[in-house]
Amino acid sequence: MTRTLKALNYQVTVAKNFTDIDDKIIKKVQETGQSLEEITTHYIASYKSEMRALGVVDADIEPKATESLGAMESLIQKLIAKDIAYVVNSGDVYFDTSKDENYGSISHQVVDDEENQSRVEHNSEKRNPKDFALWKACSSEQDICFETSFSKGRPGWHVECSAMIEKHFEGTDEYSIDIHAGGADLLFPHHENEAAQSRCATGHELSKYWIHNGFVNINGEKMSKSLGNSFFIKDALKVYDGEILRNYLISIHYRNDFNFNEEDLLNSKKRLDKLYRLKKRVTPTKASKPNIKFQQAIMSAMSDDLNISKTLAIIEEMISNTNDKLDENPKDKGLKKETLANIEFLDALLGLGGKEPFSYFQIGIDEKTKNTIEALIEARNSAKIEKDYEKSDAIRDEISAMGIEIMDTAEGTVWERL
RNA sequence: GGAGCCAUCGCCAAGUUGGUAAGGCCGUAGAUUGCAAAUCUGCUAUUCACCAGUUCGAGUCUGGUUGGCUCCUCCA
Repeated sequence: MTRTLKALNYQVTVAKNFTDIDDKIIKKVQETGQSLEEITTHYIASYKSEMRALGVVDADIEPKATESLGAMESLIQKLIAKDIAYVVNSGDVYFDTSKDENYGSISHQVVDDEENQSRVEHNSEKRNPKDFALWKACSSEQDICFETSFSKGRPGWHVECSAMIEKHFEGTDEYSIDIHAGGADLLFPHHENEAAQSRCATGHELSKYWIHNGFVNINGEKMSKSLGNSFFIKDALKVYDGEILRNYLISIHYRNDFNFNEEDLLNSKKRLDKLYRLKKRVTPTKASKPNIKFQQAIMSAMSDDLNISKTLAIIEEMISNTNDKLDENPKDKGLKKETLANIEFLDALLGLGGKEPFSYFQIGIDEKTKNTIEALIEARNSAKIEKDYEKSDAIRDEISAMGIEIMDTAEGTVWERL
């Protein structure tokens, strides 16, 4: 989405916040004796490196909850002053959902009686069952907590996000930010609560648009530790190149659930392979300007709620048209330059096709093996010239046993890793 | 129990305000090739879970049925 908006000439400021104060982190601090910062620095760094491997554009702003406590305190104070938030005896601060007329407008969840709740939480200190904690007073001296005017404690989850947004974005009279993204599972209560807090504290809406992405399932099942089917991006990155994973992950509309499985991944890799084979055919050359119709067709598809399927269909069409023309006229320099420009356009827009095409097909093969392969190909070509096909086929078998596929093209024999 | 999402070819998956089913994988028939691979071309859903309705016309709208999924407690 960021790349598409930028390609449409919007000025985009991307923020990703880290809620680096939470129960799990605090628990880990107590267990390991490491400082909170030591723990979060490690996870934030690995998150960033994985996102980069997947070709996700870096955020312009990366606020942390620990650096935004002042903003949280002032947001909560504003709400207390308006009697929309209230402090209870323990020192906890709750948001009174009944004070916000628009509560529920984002998730369409009705704020009603306890009977609608599957499991009713019994907290007599709350005014309404749907009220949520803005601030939690610390229970013991060992807890990680921060001093505020209302109590010593730590922020609730929802307020962390709202405060960081208010701190970094001035916004307009109507909205703080334009687009708020997140997983569909966060719609309620998290986004609803974020919106309510900001609306009540600032008098304007938090975000103009909310977008929610679907879930990732593994082979048709929800990813979970108890099912034993969970894995991390870093595990996948050990097996597959980041661009191949990106190509797969990007291939399904963001709002749909994503069913991760190896068969589909390999299928989508074949599509990327085709793009790179075309790039091989037009390399080396200098890129000119991308084809306008191609460019416009893709931008129009992406502008339509990021219609990636349509975009991929347009790319397929471009690839086969170009291959067709190159079959007819292999030396069409103008076409080669335009095609390379088309691929560069795709690299900027989708983060695909940016690698040197020959190396793309040789990812994970060391120099020594490469030399062996080259030598075998040379031997096979000599045998072919002598029309000793028995020998040349034997060599090809030997090469394919190494997991390498070779293809004889007009420009000579090239090889790819299977 | 409450709120919401989804169901299109063997598999993945598009489908704008209702107008007569994209694309990929697989399969298959060819062109090309010493043979392959790569590349190209043709073929592959009278039909969109099911039933009923609205309409000149529905995958697209309405009602219902069946099946699958998510959220509704803490935590982020």
